[in-house]
Formats: sequence, structure tokens, C-alpha cells
Amino acid sequence: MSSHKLENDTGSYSENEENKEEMGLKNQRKTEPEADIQSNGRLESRISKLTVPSHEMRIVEDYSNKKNAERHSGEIQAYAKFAGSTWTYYVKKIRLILGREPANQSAKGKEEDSEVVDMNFGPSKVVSRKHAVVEYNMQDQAWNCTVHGRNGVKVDGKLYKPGETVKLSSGSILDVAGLQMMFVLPNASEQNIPEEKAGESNEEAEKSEEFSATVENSVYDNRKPPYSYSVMIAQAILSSPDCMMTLSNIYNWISTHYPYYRTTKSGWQNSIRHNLSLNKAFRKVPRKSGEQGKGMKWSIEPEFREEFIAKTKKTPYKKTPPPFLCTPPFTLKREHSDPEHTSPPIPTPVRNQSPSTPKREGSPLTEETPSESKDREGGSYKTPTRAVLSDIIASQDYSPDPSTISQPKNAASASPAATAAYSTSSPAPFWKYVAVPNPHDWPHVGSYDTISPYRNPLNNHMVYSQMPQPSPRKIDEQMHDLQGVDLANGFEGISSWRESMVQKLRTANSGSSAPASPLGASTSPANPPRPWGSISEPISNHSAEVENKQQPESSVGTGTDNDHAVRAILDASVSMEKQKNVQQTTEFPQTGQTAQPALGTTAQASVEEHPSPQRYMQASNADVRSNI
DNA sequence: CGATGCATAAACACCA
DNA sequence: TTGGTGTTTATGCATC
Ligand SMILES: [Mg+2]
Repeated sequence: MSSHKLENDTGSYSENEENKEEMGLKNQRKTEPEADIQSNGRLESRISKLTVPSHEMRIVEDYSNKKNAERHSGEIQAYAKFAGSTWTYYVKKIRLILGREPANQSAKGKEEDSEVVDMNFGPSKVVSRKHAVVEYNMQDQAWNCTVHGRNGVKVDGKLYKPGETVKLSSGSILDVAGLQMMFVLPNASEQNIPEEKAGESNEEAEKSEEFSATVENSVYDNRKPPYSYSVMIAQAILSSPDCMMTLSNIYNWISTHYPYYRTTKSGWQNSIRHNLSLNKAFRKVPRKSGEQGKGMKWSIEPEFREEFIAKTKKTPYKKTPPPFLCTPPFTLKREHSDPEHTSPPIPTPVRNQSPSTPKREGSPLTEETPSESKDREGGSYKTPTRAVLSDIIASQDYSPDPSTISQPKNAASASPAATAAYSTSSPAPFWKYVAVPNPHDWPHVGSYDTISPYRNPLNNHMVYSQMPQPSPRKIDEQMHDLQGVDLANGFEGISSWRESMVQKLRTANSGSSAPASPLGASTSPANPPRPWGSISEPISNHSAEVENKQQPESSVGTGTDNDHAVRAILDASVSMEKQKNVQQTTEFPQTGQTAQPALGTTAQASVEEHPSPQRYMQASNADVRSNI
């Protein structure tokens, strides 16, 4: 049954246009981006090419143009702005601190000692807490940047070390830990902005390794990335110093690094969640006590780490697969996590993970497909053929690599070739100067316009920045808000308690036996059926179950076929038991109730045998989908 | 052809 | 009531 809601929000069902116009502009690359792209493109064009390091950078996410557009409409009053490829920070104070916000800036803290960070370039430690100070000098009537951070700051290609001060002019390009941004004053106009300096810019960034800063793969490439969701999720998580990331930040990371997801409907986020839940490689861990924010943090099971990294490396991308920041897997793992207990959450008796690796047959995330692949449509990567405007813009790093690219399919979803519609991809907001009376020596205040009819924000709909104009102050507040303090402070309730219990169990369990088989998955078929009947004892019961689910299998099985047989049931932990009380807590069922398989779903026989079918990354029982 | 992988769409459950 | 999070099911397509 189940009366699917079917249509409803599908309002925009229109897409079907397909216009399969084969348009033959196959090889266009290098062409100067059409002028039509943006009326005042030049500046924007430059801004859109500023680099973004692959590691997480709060400011990029917190002040993404998208969020800015949602935050305020119309114009924004500010002294200046720092424009990055996909983000913009408006300067509303005459002195601000660029740095890394302390990890635990929870509510308790307190402002005594250190000053508040205005522009948060963390969490990577490459950036000092107080990396630099940008302030307006009344005397000189100019903005200056004084460096404090050990790694310095680059301004227009020149590296400034701690203690040095450099004057900022409109158009100056700063580089903090690989993140480039252009300082722009309100009265600036394109004419005032110096043309791109020769040497500097991209190549510059490339060679500067003082920062791990690798130039990210085109920020202006709107093609569908050649990575599967799981791989992108892993990249995001691994880009974080502590190897953990919230759902929300995963979204941000992905859309920041793969522009395709900035102009696509929200379905992908659903997919991300879906993937996090089903893929065994991802596991949620509670936030550190005191840490505010929503949801759990997601981490990667150590056994899968290498796989993901490998996956990322062998990609069609010509250059720069993102470096993984979160380092030594285990070390890091240890430190974070676990709120009240000192027990490391991630048990994993360490598998030596010899580089020998993987094998595991066609298992884990296979992604590259050698096949000749016909050219995909919808412009996912590859398709040197049918390029679209966005491709032109992106063109630059195409991988000439032979066919190899391919990339799964897109299936039905008729990915609307995005054509023109997408080309706009929303670069930095376009702004205009609006003089404002200004007394004394204070810097001038100008108005910036956020993007007008902003593309499509997160979810489907389009956003027209109109709405009543918030008062300047108001805006300011909002910005600060964003910065970190979320009034709805933390709470952590039972969830975390449960979580920790679970962790403990896991630890214990794995410690005792847990085969190290990397994806292997042991599992004993003998797993107790445990229908959704009543589940008597919650935990204890489970622990037992869990415990007995394993079965050596030691290293690599290679046994392909065997492999299949083996993977399966396992994981008892999951209980299908709909999520009564489980939900945000964890996979352990707990108490009563049982749930009945939802809806019609024609019986899928075996179901009752094991918890949930359809699991990714190894494990997962035989395919249950008996196509009707 | 069947088992797998991966992408999508959806229905739901929870919770602040 | 609602939006952000998480879990699960169900399907379709492609590949091995
Ligand atoms: Mg998972």
C-alpha cells in the first residue's frame, strides 16, 4: 500500500526537457569565458578562481555565499569585504581577528583571555588562534593587516611573517593557509582593481607548501564529480583535523568543493544521509561533552580509511585530489570522542592494514570503471563531448586520460543538462557601491548587494532576496550568531549515554575477538534470527549477539565467492525495530516494541532473518530484493 | 543471469 | 507544527 505522496513537491517536474541537443561544441576549453556570464565578470571571475584548501575551513562554510544570501537580503552595510571563491565575509568592525576559533568554544568559556575570532579559518591548526589582525588605521586612512600566525599570511603573493604589517588595498589578495580571498572596499570598481598579477595566483598557490594548501580542483567546475557519495563523504570527514564531521558540515564541504552540488536539487543531501546510515564505513559518534550543535558527528571506521583514500587517488581528476588532513588514523581517533569515558570509542584492535591492501575483490567502493563507457550525458565528468557553458568555465582541468573516466550512470533522473540555467553557478556576490555619508576618519561604509534572485538555495526553491531590509545592526547580530554561538545550547541527554554504552560494548567486543578482517565481515550465518518479536534485554542481549557474530576470517579472505557467502547478517546490532527510541541514539534496539516492516513491501522473505538488508560496504546479506 | 554497487526517491521516527 | 537528522525500504541501472 502506501500511498506514496508521489507528486506533491515535484512541482518542478518540468525538467524533462532533455533537449538532447548534441551541441557540438566538443572541444572548447580554454575559451575565454563568455562575457555574458556576468556583466561585470572580470572581477567576479577572478574571485571565483581564488583557491580553497581542501581541508575544512569554517569561514568558507559559515560565510558561504549561499548562506549569506539566506541570511540577509538586499544590501549589506559594511566597510569592506573579503571575497573568496564561494564565500564572502563582510567587514563591519574596524578591527578584526583572523584566526582559529578554539576547539571547544562552548558556552562556558569565556572571553577573558583571548580575543574573539572574527574570521575563523580553523579548525586546522595550520592557522594560529590569532593569526592576523586586520584593522583600519585612522591616521593613514587605510586598512592594514598585521601578521601573528606562525605560518604567516600572503598578500598579493608575498609572504608576511609574524610581526609584519602590510597595507591592504582594494583588490589585494590574501592567502591564509591556502584559502585565498580578495579584500574589496565598497568604493572599488573594477578599474581600481589591479589586473591579475602575473606570477601569482594559481601557480603560486601550488608551490606554496608552507600550507598544505593544494589548489583545489577547480572551484568552478560544475560537472558531477567522479566520486561516489561515500567517497565524497569520506573526503569531507578526512579533511577535518579530528576526522569527524557533522552532517551539516559534510554538506557544506561537498558543495564547497564540488560546485555541482550547489546548483542541484536537494536530493543529494538525502542521498548523503542515506549513505551515512547504510554504509558501514561511517559511524556516528557523540559530540564531545559540552559541544553544542545538532546531530552527531560522523566518523570513518578505520578499516575503511585506506580504501577511501585509494579511491580518491585513482580518480579521473587530473590533479589534486584533496589531501587528507586528519592524520594518523588512530592517534587522532583516540583523542576525540568519548565524552565521559576515557575509553576510546574506536576499538579496532588495529589491524595492520598492511599496505598490501586491499584486494577484497570487487568489493568496496569500486568506482572507476574501466569500461569504455559511453559518454554519459547530463554532463557528469567525462563527456568531453557535449559541453555546456559550465563546462567551458570549468574546462581547465580535464583529464585527458583515456576513456577511463566513465562514472556510473545517472539513470533515470534525466539529469537536466543544466545548460544555461546552471551556468551562473553563483560566484561571489555582486555588489555595488552606494556612497554613504561618512564623518571623520572612519572608514567609509558601503552597501553590498547580495546576490539578487539567488539561484536555488539548499532546497529546491529559489530565493529572491527581497524581504524587508534588516537594520545593519541586526545583520551584525546574525553574523555573530552564525559564528558559533547557538543559543540553543547543548544538551545531550540519554542519547549520549546510550552512545557511550554502545561504544563500550563495541570496544569490549571487538577487543576480544573481532576479526581484523578489513571489510571482511565475518559474520556467522548462525546469527539469531531475532525477528522483531520482542527483544528482551536490550543491551546485554546485544552484546552477546554482537560478540557471537564474529568469526575469524582473519586476514583477507580473498575468497571471493566465499566472500559473498560470508558477508551477511552480521551486524546484528541493527535492529530494524523501526526507530522507536533508537533514532538518534544508536543502533542498538532497546526495549520493546518491535516494529513491523513498514508498509506493503511485499514480503521479502528472509527479512526476518536479519535486520536490515541493503547495507553498503561489505556485509549485508544476500540481496534480498526479489524484484517483484 | 544473478550478485553487487551506487544513485534516487520516499516514508517515517525523533527531537529541539 | 516544523526543519534537521537518521533509518529503512524500494527501484532502476550498470557492471562483473
Ligand atoms: Mg553507517
